[in-house]
Amino acid sequence: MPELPEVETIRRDLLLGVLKKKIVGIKINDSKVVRGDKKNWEKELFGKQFLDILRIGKLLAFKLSTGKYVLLHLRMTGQLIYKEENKIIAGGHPFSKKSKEKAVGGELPNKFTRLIIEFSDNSFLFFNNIRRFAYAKIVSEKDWLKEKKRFGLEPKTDNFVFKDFFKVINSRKSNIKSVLLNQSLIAGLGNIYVDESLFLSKIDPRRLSSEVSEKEAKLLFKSIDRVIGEALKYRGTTFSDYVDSKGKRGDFFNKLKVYGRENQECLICGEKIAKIRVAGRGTHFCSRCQK
DNA sequence: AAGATTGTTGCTTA
DNA sequence: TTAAGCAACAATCT
Repeated sequence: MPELPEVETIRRDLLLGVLKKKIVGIKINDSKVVRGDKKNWEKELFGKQFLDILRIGKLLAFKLSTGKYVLLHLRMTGQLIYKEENKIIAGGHPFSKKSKEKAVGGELPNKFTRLIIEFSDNSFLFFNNIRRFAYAKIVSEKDWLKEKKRFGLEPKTDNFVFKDFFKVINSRKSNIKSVLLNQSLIAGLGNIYVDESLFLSKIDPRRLSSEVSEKEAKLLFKSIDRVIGEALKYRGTTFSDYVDSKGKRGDFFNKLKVYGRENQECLICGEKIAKIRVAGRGTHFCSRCQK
């Protein structure tokens, strides 16, 4: 699942590829995922350039030379893949209709490709997604700024300070996992990094947030910073469908300490890692280490 | 073949 | 008003 480190990895890579290149083609295959009408996408993008790529939480914002923004969210199964050149698209139908195709690896476009942006140097940006929860839409600068405001404290930015973090943790009367997943409180964490952060800080995911002590919260704060930092270093985690802008998997998968390790031994104490449901999500933790 | 999977929204309830 | 909790969404895999 693309969370902060995965989306940021994609952002950094795309900055090196697509910036200031003239857009010479737009192809749309799914109006649910690529919102708004096709004519408008043509009008807003054709002949224009991306001047910057920004991110808040898991949301990407491509700044157009016109001042408008393309907002793009990958949700669970979205992919953004950039290809320097692509033979297939040059002729024939751009969208594949093959029934059996892998979501990771293989030629592009595939049957999960919903949007293709072509640049003047014969490079292409493919927006793929399997379960069609992802979206892309064009908004004004004002609407982008409005969207930004809905996000809470973000790890690895100046606003991620302990005082504010503890205020959030201390004021909420639901389990700590729900609080960490809530994008309007803490931005960018998803199921994987919440489980990992709680494991590192030895906190049971079911604990009431407001009853987490200041000392525990301090450790949690540090753990989030550490996990996100490491995951960025390893270019994210691939559990099922995530790939970076080059179609490559994330290496943090091999560094996971609890997520996806149910029934395996805890790396600290040897206890069997449990998998339960918390906040409606599959939750991995060590019942001996995490109290 | 029914059930699990997950990020976010939007509904219901308190 | 605000917050908490949960169903719904879509497609695939087990």
